[in-house]
Amino acid sequence: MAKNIKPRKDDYAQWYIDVIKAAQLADYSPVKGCMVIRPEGYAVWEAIQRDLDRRFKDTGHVNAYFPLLIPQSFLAKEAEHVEGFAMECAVVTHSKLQKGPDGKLAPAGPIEEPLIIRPTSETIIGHMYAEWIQSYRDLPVLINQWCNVMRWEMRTRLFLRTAEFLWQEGHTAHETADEAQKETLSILDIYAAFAEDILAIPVIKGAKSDAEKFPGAVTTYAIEGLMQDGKALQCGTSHFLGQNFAKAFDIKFLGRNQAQEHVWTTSWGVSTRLIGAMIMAHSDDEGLILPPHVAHVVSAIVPIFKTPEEEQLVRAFIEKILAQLVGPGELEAAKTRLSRDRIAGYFFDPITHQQIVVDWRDTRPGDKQYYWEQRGVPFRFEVGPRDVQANAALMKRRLDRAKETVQLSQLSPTWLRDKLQEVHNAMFQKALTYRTENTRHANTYDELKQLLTTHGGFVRCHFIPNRANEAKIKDETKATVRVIPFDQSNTPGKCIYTGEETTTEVLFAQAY
RNA sequence: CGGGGUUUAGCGCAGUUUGGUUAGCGCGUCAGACUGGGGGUCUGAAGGUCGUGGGUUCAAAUCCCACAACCCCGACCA
Repeated sequence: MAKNIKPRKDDYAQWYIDVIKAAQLADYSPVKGCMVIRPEGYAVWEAIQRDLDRRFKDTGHVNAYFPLLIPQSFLAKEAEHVEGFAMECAVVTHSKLQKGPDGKLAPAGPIEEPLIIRPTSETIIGHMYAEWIQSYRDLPVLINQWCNVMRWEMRTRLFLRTAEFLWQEGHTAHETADEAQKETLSILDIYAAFAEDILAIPVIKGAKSDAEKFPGAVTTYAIEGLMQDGKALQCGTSHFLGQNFAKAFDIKFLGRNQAQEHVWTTSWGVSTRLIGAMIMAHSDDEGLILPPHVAHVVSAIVPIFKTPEEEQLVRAFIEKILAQLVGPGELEAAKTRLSRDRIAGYFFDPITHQQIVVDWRDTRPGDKQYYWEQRGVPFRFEVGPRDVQANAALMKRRLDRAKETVQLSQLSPTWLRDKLQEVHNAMFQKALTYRTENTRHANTYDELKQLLTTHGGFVRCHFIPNRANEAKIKDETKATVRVIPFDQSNTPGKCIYTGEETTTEVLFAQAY
Protein backbone atom coordinates (compact mmCIF):
# COMPACT_ATOMS: atom_id res chain seq x y z
CA MET A 1 0.00 0.00 0.00
CA ALA A 2 1.26 3.40 -0.90
CA LYS A 3 1.23 5.45 2.26
CA ASN A 4 1.29 8.84 0.59
CA ILE A 5 -1.61 8.19 -1.77
CA LYS A 6 -5.24 8.11 -0.74
CA PRO A 7 -7.12 5.20 -2.33
CA ARG A 8 -9.50 6.06 -5.16
CA LYS A 9 -12.57 4.78 -3.41
CA ASP A 10 -12.01 7.03 -0.38
CA ASP A 11 -11.48 10.32 -2.16
CA TYR A 12 -10.96 10.30 -5.89
CA ALA A 13 -10.05 13.99 -6.12
CA GLN A 14 -7.41 13.64 -3.42
CA TRP A 15 -6.08 10.46 -5.01
CA TYR A 16 -5.56 12.39 -8.25
CA ILE A 17 -3.57 15.11 -6.49
CA ASP A 18 -1.59 12.54 -4.49
CA VAL A 19 -0.61 10.63 -7.63
CA ILE A 20 0.65 13.83 -9.27
CA LYS A 21 2.61 14.82 -6.18
CA ALA A 22 4.09 11.37 -5.65
CA ALA A 23 5.19 11.12 -9.27
CA GLN A 24 6.45 14.71 -9.15
CA LEU A 25 4.56 15.61 -12.30
CA ALA A 26 3.54 19.05 -11.12
CA ASP A 27 3.39 21.38 -8.19
CA TYR A 28 1.20 24.26 -7.13
CA SER A 29 2.68 27.68 -7.76
CA PRO A 30 2.51 30.93 -5.82
CA VAL A 31 0.05 32.19 -8.43
CA LYS A 32 -3.45 30.93 -7.84
CA GLY A 33 -4.64 28.63 -10.55
CA CYS A 34 -1.24 28.26 -12.17
CA MET A 35 0.87 25.14 -11.87
CA VAL A 36 4.51 24.30 -12.21
CA ILE A 37 5.08 21.39 -14.54
CA ARG A 38 8.05 19.51 -13.13
CA PRO A 39 10.53 17.58 -15.26
CA GLU A 40 8.67 14.27 -14.85
CA GLY A 41 5.46 15.88 -16.07
CA TYR A 42 7.10 17.94 -18.75
CA ALA A 43 8.70 14.80 -20.18
CA VAL A 44 5.19 13.47 -20.80
CA TRP A 45 4.26 16.71 -22.53
CA GLU A 46 7.38 16.49 -24.67
CA ALA A 47 6.42 12.96 -25.68
CA ILE A 48 2.94 14.18 -26.58
CA GLN A 49 4.39 17.06 -28.59
CA ARG A 50 6.90 14.89 -30.36
CA ASP A 51 4.32 12.43 -31.55
CA LEU A 52 1.55 14.86 -32.45
CA ASP A 53 3.92 17.25 -34.16
CA ARG A 54 5.05 14.43 -36.43
CA ARG A 55 1.44 13.59 -37.25
CA PHE A 56 0.66 17.23 -38.08
CA LYS A 57 3.68 17.53 -40.32
CA ASP A 58 2.89 14.24 -42.01
CA THR A 59 -0.41 15.79 -43.05
CA GLY A 60 1.10 18.99 -44.43
CA HIS A 61 0.96 21.36 -41.48
CA VAL A 62 3.69 23.76 -40.44
CA ASN A 63 4.47 25.46 -37.16
CA ALA A 64 4.56 29.20 -36.48
CA TYR A 65 4.27 31.48 -33.51
CA PHE A 66 1.85 34.34 -32.83
CA PRO A 67 2.00 36.83 -29.94
CA LEU A 68 0.80 36.18 -26.42
CA LEU A 69 -0.97 39.54 -26.28
CA ILE A 70 -4.02 40.34 -28.35
CA PRO A 71 -5.67 43.75 -28.75
CA GLN A 72 -8.86 43.72 -26.75
CA SER A 73 -10.90 44.91 -29.71
CA PHE A 74 -9.98 41.77 -31.70
CA LEU A 75 -11.90 39.53 -29.34
CA ALA A 76 -15.07 41.53 -29.85
CA LYS A 77 -15.14 41.10 -33.61
CA GLU A 78 -16.88 37.73 -33.46
CA ALA A 79 -20.02 37.99 -31.31
CA GLU A 80 -20.28 34.45 -29.99
CA HIS A 81 -16.54 34.27 -29.44
CA VAL A 82 -16.36 37.32 -27.19
CA GLU A 83 -19.43 36.09 -25.34
CA GLY A 84 -17.68 32.80 -24.67
CA PHE A 85 -14.34 34.12 -23.53
CA ALA A 86 -14.81 37.62 -22.11
CA MET A 87 -15.43 36.38 -18.58
CA GLU A 88 -12.12 34.59 -18.32
CA CYS A 89 -9.68 36.99 -19.93
CA ALA A 90 -6.63 38.34 -18.16
CA VAL A 91 -6.23 41.95 -19.27
CA VAL A 92 -3.00 43.91 -19.52
CA THR A 93 -3.65 47.58 -18.91
CA HIS A 94 -0.33 49.09 -17.86
CA SER A 95 3.16 49.15 -19.26
CA LYS A 96 5.27 49.59 -16.17
CA LEU A 97 5.57 49.67 -12.40
CA GLN A 98 6.38 52.80 -10.49
CA LYS A 99 7.10 53.58 -6.86
CA GLY A 100 4.25 55.51 -5.33
CA PRO A 101 4.45 58.00 -2.44
CA ASP A 102 4.30 55.09 0.02
CA GLY A 103 7.35 53.54 -1.62
CA LYS A 104 5.36 50.63 -2.98
CA LEU A 105 5.34 49.58 -6.58
CA ALA A 106 2.12 50.29 -8.43
CA PRO A 107 1.09 49.88 -12.06
CA ALA A 108 1.71 53.01 -14.09
CA GLY A 109 1.73 54.07 -17.72
CA PRO A 110 -1.74 52.96 -18.78
CA ILE A 111 -1.68 51.69 -22.35
CA GLU A 112 -3.99 53.15 -24.95
CA GLU A 113 -5.85 49.96 -25.81
CA PRO A 114 -5.94 47.17 -23.22
CA LEU A 115 -4.38 43.90 -24.33
CA ILE A 116 -5.70 40.52 -23.39
CA ILE A 117 -3.57 37.48 -22.79
CA ARG A 118 -4.68 34.97 -25.44
CA PRO A 119 -7.32 32.54 -24.27
CA THR A 120 -7.04 31.12 -27.82
CA SER A 121 -5.66 32.70 -30.96
CA GLU A 122 -8.40 32.65 -33.60
CA THR A 123 -8.61 36.42 -33.59
CA ILE A 124 -4.99 37.44 -33.95
CA ILE A 125 -4.35 34.66 -36.43
CA GLY A 126 -7.48 35.67 -38.36
CA HIS A 127 -6.11 39.21 -38.50
CA MET A 128 -2.84 37.98 -39.98
CA TYR A 129 -4.53 35.61 -42.41
CA ALA A 130 -6.49 38.55 -43.78
CA GLU A 131 -3.16 40.09 -44.80
CA TRP A 132 -1.55 36.90 -46.04
CA ILE A 133 -4.36 35.48 -48.11
CA GLN A 134 -5.15 37.23 -51.40
CA SER A 135 -5.83 34.48 -53.90
CA TYR A 136 -7.02 30.92 -54.12
CA ARG A 137 -3.37 30.18 -54.89
CA ASP A 138 -2.53 31.10 -51.28
CA LEU A 139 -4.79 28.36 -49.96
CA PRO A 140 -4.92 26.25 -47.98
CA VAL A 141 -3.00 27.77 -45.05
CA LEU A 142 -2.18 25.00 -42.60
CA ILE A 143 -0.52 26.47 -39.52
CA ASN A 144 -0.13 25.08 -36.03
CA GLN A 145 1.40 26.68 -32.99
CA TRP A 146 2.62 25.23 -29.70
CA CYS A 147 2.12 27.77 -26.98
CA ASN A 148 0.57 28.70 -23.67
CA VAL A 149 -2.85 30.27 -23.21
CA MET A 150 -4.66 31.72 -20.24
CA ARG A 151 -8.23 31.36 -19.11
CA TRP A 152 -8.95 32.85 -15.73
CA GLU A 153 -10.90 29.98 -14.20
CA MET A 154 -12.66 30.20 -10.86
CA ARG A 155 -12.05 26.62 -9.92
CA THR A 156 -8.82 24.93 -11.04
CA ARG A 157 -7.38 21.43 -10.90
CA LEU A 158 -3.86 20.36 -11.80
CA PHE A 159 -3.63 19.59 -15.53
CA LEU A 160 -7.41 19.38 -15.99
CA ARG A 161 -8.19 23.03 -15.61
CA THR A 162 -5.51 25.57 -14.85
CA ALA A 163 -5.49 29.29 -15.49
CA GLU A 164 -2.48 28.96 -17.75
CA PHE A 165 -1.97 25.86 -19.80
CA LEU A 166 0.14 24.57 -22.65
CA TRP A 167 -1.43 23.39 -25.85
CA GLN A 168 -1.22 23.32 -29.59
CA GLU A 169 -3.70 25.21 -31.69
CA GLY A 170 -4.02 24.54 -35.38
CA HIS A 171 -5.59 27.19 -37.58
CA THR A 172 -6.31 26.48 -41.18
CA ALA A 173 -7.95 28.40 -43.99
CA HIS A 174 -9.47 26.78 -47.04
CA GLU A 175 -10.99 27.63 -50.38
CA THR A 176 -14.14 25.56 -49.89
CA ALA A 177 -16.40 24.53 -47.07
CA ASP A 178 -15.98 20.94 -48.07
CA GLU A 179 -12.19 21.05 -47.81
CA ALA A 180 -12.39 22.75 -44.40
CA GLN A 181 -14.84 20.13 -43.18
CA LYS A 182 -12.52 17.36 -44.31
CA GLU A 183 -9.62 19.02 -42.53
CA THR A 184 -11.63 19.28 -39.31
CA LEU A 185 -12.48 15.60 -39.42
CA SER A 186 -9.04 14.43 -40.44
CA ILE A 187 -7.58 16.24 -37.43
CA LEU A 188 -10.15 14.57 -35.21
CA ASP A 189 -8.93 11.24 -36.59
CA ILE A 190 -5.37 12.19 -35.75
CA TYR A 191 -6.39 13.07 -32.20
CA ALA A 192 -8.28 9.82 -31.75
CA ALA A 193 -5.44 7.72 -33.14
CA PHE A 194 -3.00 9.56 -30.94
CA ALA A 195 -5.11 9.14 -27.79
CA GLU A 196 -5.53 5.43 -28.42
CA ASP A 197 -2.14 4.48 -29.89
CA ILE A 198 0.06 6.64 -27.68
CA LEU A 199 -1.86 7.37 -24.48
CA ALA A 200 -3.86 4.12 -24.53
CA ILE A 201 -7.07 6.05 -23.85
CA PRO A 202 -10.06 4.80 -25.84
CA VAL A 203 -12.04 7.77 -27.10
CA ILE A 204 -15.36 8.37 -28.74
CA LYS A 205 -15.47 10.60 -31.76
CA GLY A 206 -18.45 12.76 -32.37
CA ALA A 207 -19.96 16.19 -32.66
CA LYS A 208 -20.77 18.53 -29.80
CA SER A 209 -24.29 19.72 -29.28
CA ASP A 210 -24.97 23.38 -29.91
CA ALA A 211 -24.85 24.04 -26.18
CA GLU A 212 -21.35 22.62 -25.85
CA LYS A 213 -19.68 23.86 -28.99
CA PHE A 214 -16.79 26.30 -29.22
CA PRO A 215 -17.86 29.95 -29.17
CA GLY A 216 -17.72 31.03 -32.78
CA ALA A 217 -17.72 27.58 -34.35
CA VAL A 218 -20.30 26.22 -36.76
CA THR A 219 -19.60 22.70 -35.58
CA THR A 220 -17.32 21.38 -32.87
CA TYR A 221 -16.08 17.82 -33.01
CA ALA A 222 -14.47 16.18 -30.04
CA ILE A 223 -12.91 13.05 -28.72
CA GLU A 224 -14.33 12.10 -25.37
CA GLY A 225 -12.77 9.74 -22.83
CA LEU A 226 -14.15 8.09 -19.73
CA MET A 227 -12.20 8.37 -16.50
CA GLN A 228 -12.05 5.79 -13.71
CA ASP A 229 -14.53 7.65 -11.53
CA GLY A 230 -17.17 7.50 -14.24
CA LYS A 231 -16.81 11.08 -15.37
CA ALA A 232 -16.15 12.03 -18.95
CA LEU A 233 -13.27 14.18 -20.09
CA GLN A 234 -13.04 16.05 -23.36
CA CYS A 235 -9.59 15.17 -24.67
CA GLY A 236 -9.41 17.22 -27.83
CA THR A 237 -11.55 19.36 -30.08
CA SER A 238 -11.60 20.21 -33.75
CA HIS A 239 -13.80 23.06 -34.93
CA PHE A 240 -15.31 23.82 -38.28
CA LEU A 241 -15.55 27.60 -38.09
CA GLY A 242 -17.35 28.11 -41.38
CA GLN A 243 -16.87 31.70 -42.53
CA ASN A 244 -17.55 33.20 -39.11
CA PHE A 245 -14.00 34.34 -38.44
CA ALA A 246 -13.33 35.01 -42.09
CA LYS A 247 -16.18 37.50 -42.06
CA ALA A 248 -15.21 38.99 -38.71
CA PHE A 249 -11.62 39.53 -39.85
CA ASP A 250 -12.32 40.04 -43.51
CA ILE A 251 -10.24 37.14 -44.74
CA LYS A 252 -11.03 37.26 -48.45
CA PHE A 253 -9.46 35.86 -51.56
CA LEU A 254 -9.93 36.14 -55.27
CA GLY A 255 -11.49 32.86 -56.28
CA ARG A 256 -11.11 30.84 -59.45
CA ASN A 257 -14.30 32.51 -60.67
CA GLN A 258 -12.73 36.01 -60.39
CA ALA A 259 -14.98 36.86 -57.42
CA GLN A 260 -13.98 37.85 -53.89
CA GLU A 261 -14.90 35.15 -51.42
CA HIS A 262 -14.42 34.58 -47.72
CA VAL A 263 -12.20 31.66 -46.71
CA TRP A 264 -13.43 28.72 -44.66
CA THR A 265 -11.47 28.17 -41.49
CA THR A 266 -10.89 25.49 -38.89
CA SER A 267 -9.19 25.41 -35.54
CA TRP A 268 -8.25 22.50 -33.34
CA GLY A 269 -6.36 21.85 -30.16
CA VAL A 270 -5.22 19.52 -27.44
CA SER A 271 -3.65 20.64 -24.21
CA THR A 272 -1.78 19.56 -21.12
CA ARG A 273 -5.20 18.35 -20.00
CA LEU A 274 -4.26 15.16 -21.85
CA ILE A 275 -1.79 14.49 -19.05
CA GLY A 276 -4.68 14.67 -16.59
CA ALA A 277 -6.65 12.30 -18.78
CA MET A 278 -3.75 9.90 -18.92
CA ILE A 279 -3.39 9.93 -15.14
CA MET A 280 -7.08 9.39 -14.48
CA ALA A 281 -7.56 6.77 -17.14
CA HIS A 282 -4.76 4.45 -16.05
CA SER A 283 -3.23 5.05 -12.66
CA ASP A 284 -4.01 2.99 -9.57
CA ASP A 285 -3.82 3.28 -5.79
CA GLU A 286 -0.08 2.70 -5.92
CA GLY A 287 0.47 5.76 -8.08
CA LEU A 288 1.07 6.73 -11.67
CA ILE A 289 0.99 4.22 -14.51
CA LEU A 290 2.57 5.64 -17.63
CA PRO A 291 1.54 4.45 -21.07
CA PRO A 292 4.87 3.09 -22.38
CA HIS A 293 5.04 5.40 -25.40
CA VAL A 294 5.17 8.51 -23.22
CA ALA A 295 7.30 7.08 -20.40
CA HIS A 296 10.65 8.83 -20.47
CA VAL A 297 11.99 6.03 -18.29
CA VAL A 298 10.87 2.73 -19.77
CA SER A 299 12.67 0.51 -17.27
CA ALA A 300 14.41 0.95 -13.97
CA ILE A 301 17.03 -1.51 -12.81
CA VAL A 302 17.31 -1.97 -9.06
CA PRO A 303 20.59 -3.56 -7.99
CA ILE A 304 20.61 -5.64 -4.83
CA PHE A 305 23.75 -6.47 -2.89
CA LYS A 306 25.19 -6.53 0.62
CA THR A 307 28.94 -6.66 0.32
CA PRO A 308 31.34 -4.82 -2.01
CA GLU A 309 32.09 -8.17 -3.63
CA GLU A 310 28.45 -8.71 -4.41
CA GLU A 311 28.20 -5.16 -5.72
CA GLN A 312 31.05 -5.91 -8.15
CA LEU A 313 29.28 -8.99 -9.42
CA VAL A 314 25.95 -7.24 -9.75
CA ARG A 315 27.48 -4.24 -11.44
CA ALA A 316 29.23 -6.37 -14.02
CA PHE A 317 26.05 -8.27 -14.72
CA ILE A 318 23.97 -5.11 -15.11
CA GLU A 319 26.49 -3.90 -17.68
CA LYS A 320 25.82 -7.06 -19.64
CA ILE A 321 22.09 -6.41 -19.46
CA LEU A 322 22.57 -2.83 -20.61
CA ALA A 323 24.88 -3.85 -23.42
CA GLN A 324 22.10 -6.01 -24.81
CA LEU A 325 19.34 -3.46 -24.33
CA VAL A 326 21.03 -0.22 -25.36
CA GLY A 327 24.19 -1.43 -27.10
CA PRO A 328 27.83 -1.08 -26.11
CA GLY A 329 28.14 2.37 -27.71
CA GLU A 330 25.47 3.91 -25.53
CA LEU A 331 26.82 2.05 -22.50
CA GLU A 332 30.15 3.78 -23.07
CA ALA A 333 28.63 7.19 -23.87
CA ALA A 334 26.60 7.14 -20.67
CA LYS A 335 29.75 6.97 -18.57
CA THR A 336 30.61 10.59 -19.27
CA ARG A 337 27.08 11.81 -18.59
CA LEU A 338 26.30 13.62 -15.37
CA SER A 339 23.67 11.97 -13.23
CA ARG A 340 21.99 12.98 -10.06
CA ASP A 341 22.45 10.90 -6.96
CA ARG A 342 23.73 7.86 -8.79
CA ILE A 343 20.68 7.28 -10.96
CA ALA A 344 22.44 6.42 -14.20
CA GLY A 345 20.48 6.94 -17.42
CA TYR A 346 20.98 5.03 -20.67
CA PHE A 347 19.14 6.06 -23.82
CA PHE A 348 17.09 3.17 -25.05
CA ASP A 349 15.78 5.14 -27.99
CA PRO A 350 18.03 7.86 -29.39
CA ILE A 351 15.11 9.64 -31.07
CA THR A 352 12.60 9.79 -28.24
CA HIS A 353 15.32 9.88 -25.58
CA GLN A 354 13.40 7.31 -23.58
CA GLN A 355 15.82 5.76 -21.16
CA ILE A 356 16.62 2.83 -18.97
CA VAL A 357 17.93 3.85 -15.57
CA VAL A 358 19.99 2.03 -13.01
CA ASP A 359 19.29 3.11 -9.48
CA TRP A 360 22.59 2.99 -7.59
CA ARG A 361 21.38 5.20 -4.79
CA ASP A 362 22.25 4.18 -1.29
CA THR A 363 18.71 3.51 -0.16
CA ARG A 364 16.89 0.31 0.55
CA PRO A 365 15.62 -1.75 -2.38
CA GLY A 366 12.08 -1.44 -1.05
CA ASP A 367 12.31 2.34 -1.25
CA LYS A 368 13.43 2.09 -4.84
CA GLN A 369 10.56 -0.22 -5.74
CA TYR A 370 8.06 2.32 -4.49
CA TYR A 371 9.99 5.18 -6.02
CA TRP A 372 9.85 3.82 -9.56
CA GLU A 373 6.42 2.34 -9.07
CA GLN A 374 4.90 5.69 -8.11
CA ARG A 375 6.53 7.29 -11.12
CA GLY A 376 4.74 4.85 -13.36
CA VAL A 377 7.80 3.28 -14.96
CA PRO A 378 6.49 0.30 -17.02
CA PHE A 379 9.13 -2.25 -15.97
CA ARG A 380 11.49 -2.73 -13.07
CA PHE A 381 14.34 -5.22 -13.08
CA GLU A 382 15.73 -6.55 -9.85
CA VAL A 383 19.28 -7.76 -10.14
CA GLY A 384 20.94 -9.39 -7.14
CA PRO A 385 23.44 -12.18 -6.48
CA ARG A 386 20.78 -14.82 -7.03
CA ASP A 387 20.06 -13.45 -10.49
CA VAL A 388 23.72 -13.23 -11.40
CA GLN A 389 23.97 -16.91 -10.46
CA ALA A 390 21.02 -17.78 -12.68
CA ASN A 391 22.19 -15.50 -15.51
CA ALA A 392 18.78 -13.84 -15.36
CA ALA A 393 16.88 -10.89 -13.92
CA LEU A 394 13.56 -10.58 -12.14
CA MET A 395 11.25 -8.34 -14.13
CA LYS A 396 8.24 -6.67 -12.52
CA ARG A 397 5.50 -5.15 -14.60
CA ARG A 398 4.06 -1.91 -13.22
CA LEU A 399 0.60 -2.39 -14.70
CA ASP A 400 -0.33 -5.52 -12.76
CA ARG A 401 2.78 -6.24 -10.69
CA ALA A 402 3.30 -9.43 -12.67
CA LYS A 403 6.72 -10.98 -12.09
CA GLU A 404 8.74 -12.78 -14.69
CA THR A 405 12.27 -14.16 -14.74
CA VAL A 406 14.07 -13.26 -17.92
CA GLN A 407 17.26 -14.86 -19.13
CA LEU A 408 20.10 -12.57 -20.12
CA SER A 409 20.13 -14.15 -23.57
CA GLN A 410 16.51 -13.12 -24.17
CA LEU A 411 17.23 -9.42 -23.79
CA SER A 412 17.33 -7.20 -26.85
CA PRO A 413 15.90 -3.86 -27.94
CA THR A 414 13.15 -5.55 -29.96
CA TRP A 415 12.31 -7.79 -27.02
CA LEU A 416 11.84 -4.75 -24.79
CA ARG A 417 9.87 -2.90 -27.44
CA ASP A 418 7.55 -5.87 -27.73
CA LYS A 419 7.12 -5.96 -23.97
CA LEU A 420 6.32 -2.26 -23.90
CA GLN A 421 3.80 -2.68 -26.70
CA GLU A 422 2.20 -5.55 -24.77
CA VAL A 423 1.77 -3.24 -21.80
CA HIS A 424 0.32 -0.55 -24.02
CA ASN A 425 -2.18 -3.01 -25.49
CA ALA A 426 -3.13 -4.30 -22.06
CA MET A 427 -3.68 -0.77 -20.78
CA PHE A 428 -5.83 0.11 -23.75
CA GLN A 429 -7.87 -3.06 -23.38
CA LYS A 430 -8.37 -2.47 -19.68
CA ALA A 431 -9.59 1.08 -20.30
CA LEU A 432 -11.78 -0.08 -23.15
CA THR A 433 -13.35 -2.80 -21.04
CA TYR A 434 -14.03 -0.27 -18.32
CA ARG A 435 -15.69 2.05 -20.79
CA THR A 436 -17.78 -0.72 -22.32
CA GLU A 437 -18.95 -1.82 -18.90
CA ASN A 438 -19.78 1.75 -17.99
CA THR A 439 -21.71 2.69 -21.08
CA ARG A 440 -25.39 2.06 -20.57
CA HIS A 441 -28.57 2.64 -22.47
CA ALA A 442 -31.54 4.68 -21.32
CA ASN A 443 -34.99 4.59 -22.87
CA THR A 444 -36.56 7.26 -20.68
CA TYR A 445 -35.51 10.36 -18.82
CA ASP A 446 -36.10 8.58 -15.51
CA GLU A 447 -33.79 5.80 -16.59
CA LEU A 448 -31.16 8.34 -17.56
CA LYS A 449 -31.35 10.00 -14.15
CA GLN A 450 -31.27 6.67 -12.39
CA LEU A 451 -28.27 5.36 -14.37
CA LEU A 452 -26.33 8.56 -13.85
CA THR A 453 -26.82 8.57 -10.10
CA THR A 454 -26.27 4.86 -9.47
CA HIS A 455 -23.45 4.18 -11.94
CA GLY A 456 -22.10 7.32 -13.59
CA GLY A 457 -20.33 6.62 -16.83
CA PHE A 458 -21.74 7.20 -20.28
CA VAL A 459 -25.43 6.86 -20.89
CA ARG A 460 -26.52 6.48 -24.47
CA CYS A 461 -30.02 7.46 -25.50
CA HIS A 462 -32.17 8.98 -28.16
CA PHE A 463 -32.20 12.71 -27.73
CA ILE A 464 -32.80 15.77 -29.84
CA PRO A 465 -30.05 18.24 -28.93
CA ASN A 466 -31.54 21.49 -27.74
CA ARG A 467 -29.92 24.24 -25.72
CA ALA A 468 -32.81 24.84 -23.34
CA ASN A 469 -33.52 21.19 -22.64
CA GLU A 470 -29.86 20.41 -22.11
CA ALA A 471 -29.65 23.21 -19.57
CA LYS A 472 -32.59 21.76 -17.66
CA ILE A 473 -31.12 18.28 -17.74
CA LYS A 474 -27.79 19.63 -16.52
CA ASP A 475 -29.58 21.33 -13.64
CA GLU A 476 -31.28 18.14 -12.62
CA THR A 477 -28.53 15.59 -13.26
CA LYS A 478 -25.26 17.58 -13.54
CA ALA A 479 -24.78 15.66 -16.79
CA THR A 480 -24.37 17.08 -20.26
CA VAL A 481 -24.37 15.80 -23.80
CA ARG A 482 -20.75 14.82 -24.22
CA VAL A 483 -20.95 13.86 -27.87
CA ILE A 484 -23.30 12.98 -30.61
CA PRO A 485 -21.24 9.96 -31.67
CA PHE A 486 -20.40 9.42 -35.33
CA ASP A 487 -21.23 5.83 -34.67
CA GLN A 488 -25.04 6.03 -34.92
CA SER A 489 -27.27 3.00 -35.11
CA ASN A 490 -29.82 4.96 -37.16
CA THR A 491 -32.70 3.20 -35.51
CA PRO A 492 -35.64 5.40 -34.68
CA GLY A 493 -36.61 5.99 -31.07
CA LYS A 494 -38.18 8.56 -28.82
CA CYS A 495 -36.24 11.53 -27.51
CA ILE A 496 -35.97 10.82 -23.79
CA TYR A 497 -36.81 14.40 -22.93
CA THR A 498 -39.46 15.47 -25.43
CA GLY A 499 -40.77 12.10 -26.54
CA GLU A 500 -40.46 13.15 -30.17
CA GLU A 501 -39.45 10.61 -32.76
CA THR A 502 -35.74 10.78 -33.69
CA THR A 503 -32.83 8.65 -34.85
CA THR A 504 -30.24 10.81 -33.09
CA GLU A 505 -28.44 9.08 -30.25
CA VAL A 506 -26.20 10.98 -27.84
CA LEU A 507 -23.93 10.18 -24.92
CA PHE A 508 -24.71 11.84 -21.63
CA ALA A 509 -22.23 11.96 -18.75
CA GLN A 510 -21.01 14.13 -15.98
CA ALA A 511 -17.88 15.83 -17.18
CA TYR A 512 -14.77 17.47 -15.82
C1' C B 1 -20.12 38.15 -6.40
C1' G B 2 -23.47 35.90 -1.91
C1' G B 3 -23.46 32.38 2.79
C1' G B 4 -20.17 29.69 6.21
C1' G B 5 -15.24 28.43 7.92
C1' U B 6 -9.91 28.63 8.36
C1' U B 7 -4.98 31.09 8.76
C1' U B 8 1.20 28.82 13.86
C1' A B 9 7.84 24.97 9.94
C1' G B 10 7.09 21.59 3.39
C1' C B 11 2.26 18.90 5.21
C1' G B 12 -1.11 17.89 9.41
C1' C B 13 -1.88 19.97 14.06
C1' A B 14 -1.30 21.67 19.65
C1' G B 15 -0.81 26.18 22.24
C1' U B 16 -5.32 31.34 22.21
C1' U B 17 -10.42 30.11 26.87
C1' U B 18 -7.31 32.76 31.76
C1' G B 19 -1.47 37.65 27.88
C1' G B 20 4.24 35.93 31.03
C1' U B 21 11.27 32.56 30.05
C1' U B 22 14.07 30.33 24.22
C1' A B 23 6.44 28.90 20.42
C1' G B 24 6.01 22.92 20.66
C1' C B 25 4.40 17.87 18.57
C1' G B 26 3.75 14.14 14.54
C1' C B 27 4.92 13.22 9.57
C1' G B 28 8.15 14.70 5.86
C1' U B 29 13.13 16.72 4.41
C1' C B 30 18.63 16.66 4.86
C1' A B 31 23.41 14.32 6.72
C1' G B 32 26.05 10.12 8.90
C1' A B 33 26.31 5.08 10.65
C1' C B 34 24.41 0.33 10.76
C1' U B 35 21.41 -2.12 7.09
C1' G B 36 19.86 -4.18 2.32
C1' G B 37 15.15 -9.39 -2.63
C1' G B 38 8.66 -4.15 -1.13
C1' G B 39 8.48 2.08 2.60
C1' G B 40 14.21 -0.84 8.40
C1' U B 41 16.88 1.15 12.94
C1' C B 42 19.71 4.68 15.50
C1' U B 43 22.12 9.50 15.95
C1' G B 44 22.21 14.35 14.50
C1' A B 45 20.58 18.72 11.71
C1' A B 46 17.94 22.27 9.02
C1' G B 47 13.43 24.62 8.77
C1' G B 48 8.95 30.03 11.97
C1' U B 49 7.61 38.03 9.68
C1' C B 50 2.53 32.70 14.65
C1' G B 51 -1.71 35.70 7.35
C1' U B 52 -0.95 41.52 6.97
C1' G B 53 -1.40 46.34 9.20
C1' G B 54 -2.67 49.04 13.39
C1' G B 55 -4.12 49.37 18.64
C1' U B 56 -4.23 48.03 24.19
C1' U B 57 -0.17 46.49 27.65
C1' C B 58 5.78 46.46 31.43
C1' A B 59 4.77 42.19 28.17
C1' A B 60 0.62 39.80 22.50
C1' A B 61 0.47 33.59 18.61
C1' U B 62 -3.00 34.77 22.82
C1' C B 63 -7.10 40.73 23.90
C1' C B 64 -9.38 44.76 20.36
C1' C B 65 -10.04 46.94 15.25
C1' A B 66 -9.33 46.83 10.05
C1' C B 67 -7.74 44.31 5.86
C1' A B 68 -6.02 40.10 3.05
C1' A B 69 -5.45 35.18 1.47
C1' C B 70 -7.17 30.33 1.34
C1' C B 71 -11.04 26.38 1.89
C1' C B 72 -16.29 24.55 1.62
C1' C B 73 -21.38 25.51 -0.41
C1' G B 74 -23.74 28.37 -4.26
C1' A B 75 -23.03 31.27 -8.91
C1' C B 76 -19.61 31.15 -13.20
C1' C B 77 -16.66 27.77 -16.38
C1' A B 78 -14.82 22.58 -20.02
